[in-house]
Amino acid sequence: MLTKGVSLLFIGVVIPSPEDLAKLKEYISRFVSFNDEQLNAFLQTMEMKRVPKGTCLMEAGQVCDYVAFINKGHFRTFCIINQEEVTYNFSFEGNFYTDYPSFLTRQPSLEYHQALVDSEVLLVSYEKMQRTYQQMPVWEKFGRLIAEFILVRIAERNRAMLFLSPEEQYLNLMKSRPKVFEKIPQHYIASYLGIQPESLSRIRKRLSESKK
Amino acid sequence: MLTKGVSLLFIGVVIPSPEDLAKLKEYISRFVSFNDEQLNAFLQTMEMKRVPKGTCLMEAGQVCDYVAFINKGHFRTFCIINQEEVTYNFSFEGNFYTDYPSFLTRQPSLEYHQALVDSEVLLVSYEKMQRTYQQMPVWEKFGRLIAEFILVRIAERNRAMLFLSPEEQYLNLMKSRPKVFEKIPQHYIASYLGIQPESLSRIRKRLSESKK
DNA sequence: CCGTTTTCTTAACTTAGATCAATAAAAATC
DNA sequence: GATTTTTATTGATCTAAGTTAAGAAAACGG
Repeated sequence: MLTKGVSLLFIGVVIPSPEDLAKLKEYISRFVSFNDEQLNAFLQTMEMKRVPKGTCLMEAGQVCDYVAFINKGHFRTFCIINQEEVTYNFSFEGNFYTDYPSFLTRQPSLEYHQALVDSEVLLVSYEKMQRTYQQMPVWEKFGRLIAEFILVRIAERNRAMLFLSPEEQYLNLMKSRPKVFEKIPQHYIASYLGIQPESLSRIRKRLSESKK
Repeated sequence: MLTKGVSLLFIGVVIPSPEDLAKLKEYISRFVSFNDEQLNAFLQTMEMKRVPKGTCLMEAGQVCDYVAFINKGHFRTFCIINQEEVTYNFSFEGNFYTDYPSFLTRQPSLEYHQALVDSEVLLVSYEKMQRTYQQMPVWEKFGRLIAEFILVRIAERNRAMLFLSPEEQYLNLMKSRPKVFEKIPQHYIASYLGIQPESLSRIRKRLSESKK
């Protein structure tokens, strides 16, 4: 067995060690119960990859061919609309992420997945994921539960965008995802809220004045 | 076996006949292959219900306990925000719908599901759905595929709201869901786009003038 | 530690949509 | 088919966010 950190190729893919898989194991166990055999069948499909700060794990135009589990670091998902970057989401350590629409439909992605700090991810390819679904019912169930879990989160975002003003969304975000404010530059947050950095600045000013 | 249209109770629940299940069968077959035994195990869990125009299949405050397949008619999903109805979605004949967040998390729903014309739905309860998942792997897979399918649609809506102006969203909607414009009053569409009816009226005027 | 780059704030002005009010058009009801 | 109700349009005014531009603050890199 290879030891942690040994690079298979020059592109940063390594075989994960048991410690590398601990967080993922914990995450999965929140959704399904599994035995060692089942777990290993899934985990052995995974590759580990380092993603240096500022680089993209994926770029628009390609079909998103993996689901990533973030072992370390955090990411920003953005699209380019009229030559402007629009930040679509943030993803933190200990969570799965992918461009689900592209991954599922096999259509080219519109997204860029950019590491905001030096990061490390565990990757499963589409093909391996499908095979895993077929081989063991427990992973099929896991697939359903994950899809449902993410669906609920996206639906909540959806509602927030339709029902709340940018100011309300900002307050909402502070409550529901305080991590975002610890680690993410403010102009990305503005973009995530669908407004310009100047507007977020004004909203913050308005709020701090009304608090007095 | 009961014949079509026989009411079990006075609340409009009837046992569906084979013809009633034809559309649903066709819908399911787009996602998974199944044999008669598997199909019947699922279909026998379903109840049919008439929903008169203007009435709600569900109201906010209760946990959404069913998935509905619309056999006839169409629905509007709305929430009440600051004493105002905000239309969140439309659902048409031949599709599934539910308040997925409430159905999955077992938390009270925020939504109203209102029939816009006299309608007819096939219902599966949460409990029966979970049992069906456990009993036959094919339905577990179906559950995953449906969740993924809906997830992709919600994600697309999400992007539209973040990336497009109301005007662009309006044009988008005309292309992607022309049915909406055949059957839905304009002020509901405005609400769905996150704007006031007056604003949609102005957008339409602007567009018709720029076409000349 | 200093200079550069990135990020954030503020100001002046523009614009799209909100709000309020009135009316017109269409649909439903009797 | 006349009346009521619902739905759609238009105008005047207001407001929050966009845009452009400039400067301050913070983070970064050598």
